[in-house]
Amino acid sequence: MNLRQLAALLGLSPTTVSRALNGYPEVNEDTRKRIVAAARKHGYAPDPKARQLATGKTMAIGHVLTISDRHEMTNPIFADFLAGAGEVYSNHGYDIRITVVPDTEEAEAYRKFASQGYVDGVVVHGPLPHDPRIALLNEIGIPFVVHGRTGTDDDKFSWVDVNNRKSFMTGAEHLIALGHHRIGLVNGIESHDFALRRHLGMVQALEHHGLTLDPDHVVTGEMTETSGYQGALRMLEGPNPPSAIMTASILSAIGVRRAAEERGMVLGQDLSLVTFDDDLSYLRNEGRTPLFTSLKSSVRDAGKLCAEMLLGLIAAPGGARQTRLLEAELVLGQSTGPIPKA
Amino acid sequence: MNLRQLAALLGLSPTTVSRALNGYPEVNEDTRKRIVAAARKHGYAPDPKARQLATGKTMAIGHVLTISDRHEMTNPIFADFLAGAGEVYSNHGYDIRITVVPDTEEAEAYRKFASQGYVDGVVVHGPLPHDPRIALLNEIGIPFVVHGRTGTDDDKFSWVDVNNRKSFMTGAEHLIALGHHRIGLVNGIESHDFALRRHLGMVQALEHHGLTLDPDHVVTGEMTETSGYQGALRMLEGPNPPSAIMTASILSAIGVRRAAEERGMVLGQDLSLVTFDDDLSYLRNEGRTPLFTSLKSSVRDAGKLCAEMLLGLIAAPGGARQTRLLEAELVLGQSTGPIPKA
DNA sequence: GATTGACTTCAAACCGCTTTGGATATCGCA
DNA sequence: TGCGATATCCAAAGCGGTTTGAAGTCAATC
Repeated sequence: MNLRQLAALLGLSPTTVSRALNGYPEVNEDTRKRIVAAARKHGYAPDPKARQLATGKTMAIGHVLTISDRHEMTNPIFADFLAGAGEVYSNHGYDIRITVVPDTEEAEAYRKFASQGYVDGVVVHGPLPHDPRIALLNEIGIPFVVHGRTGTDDDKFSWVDVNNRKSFMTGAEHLIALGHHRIGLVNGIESHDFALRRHLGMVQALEHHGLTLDPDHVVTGEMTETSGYQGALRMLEGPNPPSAIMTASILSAIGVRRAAEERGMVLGQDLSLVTFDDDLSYLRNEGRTPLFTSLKSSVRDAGKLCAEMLLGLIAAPGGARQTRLLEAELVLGQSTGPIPKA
Repeated sequence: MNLRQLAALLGLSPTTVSRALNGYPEVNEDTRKRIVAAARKHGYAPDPKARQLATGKTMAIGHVLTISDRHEMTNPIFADFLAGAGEVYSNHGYDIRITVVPDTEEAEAYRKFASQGYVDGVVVHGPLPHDPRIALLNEIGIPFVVHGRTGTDDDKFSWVDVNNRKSFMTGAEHLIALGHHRIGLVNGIESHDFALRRHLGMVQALEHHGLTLDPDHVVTGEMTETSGYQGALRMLEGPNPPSAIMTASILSAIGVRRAAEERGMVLGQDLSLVTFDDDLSYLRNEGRTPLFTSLKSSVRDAGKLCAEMLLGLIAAPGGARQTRLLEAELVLGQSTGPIPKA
């Protein structure tokens, strides 16, 4: 059943029926009721394809999911971010449109996706320093929000980010206050802005107390259990092992825990650990005293904020750039304690 | 730049230009080259919104992501599944359209999504026994593939599933061969078909050897580290603790591992563990001798197979129902060993 | 009684592409 | 030379909505 048929059935013009259903004022209330009733009765709903063409809006937000043939890693926070963002989209009648591409073709995917009218707005994930996607999207002129920052062009786009630098500073301060002087870092891949900032925050906290970050105590890589395990093992087996470690994700933290226990060390006693916690739904660090002391900031909430910001930009084209810096919360868990007596 | 403008520019009709670009035969090769060159030069690409209306196809596959206000859990395999499916979609020019809804409104979301022409096909995740979505989608008549089975209507739809029953049978057989008689189960939520089948497979293997599954040695719940930890703790602290445990996910296995180590037990020596492994990209159980003995079946591959099947159904409407049962591979790791001498 | 203006409704254009059903020109062959 | 077949191209009709501009009705105003 299409609009024309419904209109004919009611003895009205398509114009009036369309207006009635879309809530325009120039239609008699009795007529509107009659139309709405008939639409419900016959299960009429406007065809989104036709509506999209007529209005020019797709009612979809674009996300690009990259896959890499090198490490076959999909972004572990993707699903939680989508759940948060999607909830907001839904409440405003929007859906998510995702295109999956090899990371080598990402720019092309954005170009096609954004410039050809597949979506009304775009979210950029995992920004790099000097990220070419920013300039591309600005040139295309489509509304977009970046989850994270680039460190270089942060004044040229709207973004939502967690204060990575400060959170790792806070974590390091906490460890220093417990007496730790040698602290290791199991970081993410440092071509990503967030990893650089975390590294920086840690260095700043140490320097503030006249301490340094031993290059041998820094490991970077994908944030997996394995990398946490191997990184911790390398540090702990080294000549001058750290008494505390900071990790960039719960998974890395779990790996560090395994390395520690394999060596007979108990977290919070023989080795302290502070981790960043994205509060992923399938990886909750919860309980009265959580397993890990962490800096927590919900990715799902970040998704919600990104979505709200983006919908705002779409609703008010030409509006001002927006930014939002979230602070992670220090949550004390079982994995930190005073430095063990030598 | 739209089709009409490009046609005018070339002194041709829109018909000819459209046909040339879409590869139809009734256009002179020289003309086609001229058109293609002009299109490239002016950066012309057909508007997907218009094309969708004209062809009736959206070139998008629908996935519904549910969020639950009760446990706030998003499906942990969702991202990996999407990465696999999306890769196949991309190769055929399709995208993914996702709608996020509370699990209480899932049926309505499918109805709107599928019947109103938002997508050309749908994938159903996490089927339940007597899943109402099946009948709904069959009634609507949209092509769809289920990732998993319902256990009741499996002859009424196309599906891709892993042989959950057999994989847990294999795992239990492996443990029994090592001498284990008391084996525990940390399962997923048993309102899901896959969890029921896993439970069943384990019971069948035990019965085949005259053994039984102690109800006190069965724990069900969401497949998280915490639930694995708590489940294992409960069993190990019980009156008649198992010498081996099977878990439904790597995360649960990690939890079991923690419980064991807290009690001074070493996996593979004091306690054996076999887990199901979805081979999630951020949770790899790898290495020469992986941490856990597992039954491995890649969710990403399942996504690819689902996508191929669905695109096949879309390409050949009215074609036969298709099914695909995958076998999980037993991978020996460090977490299993002969039953310890009493 | 004519004019004004608010209230309703509608015909038709439009969004930009695909596709049907010719039309025209060319060609092979009897 | 004539005629059907072939190759090439086009006008126009969709696809199913939204939106513009106009028109008709009716009560209030002068």
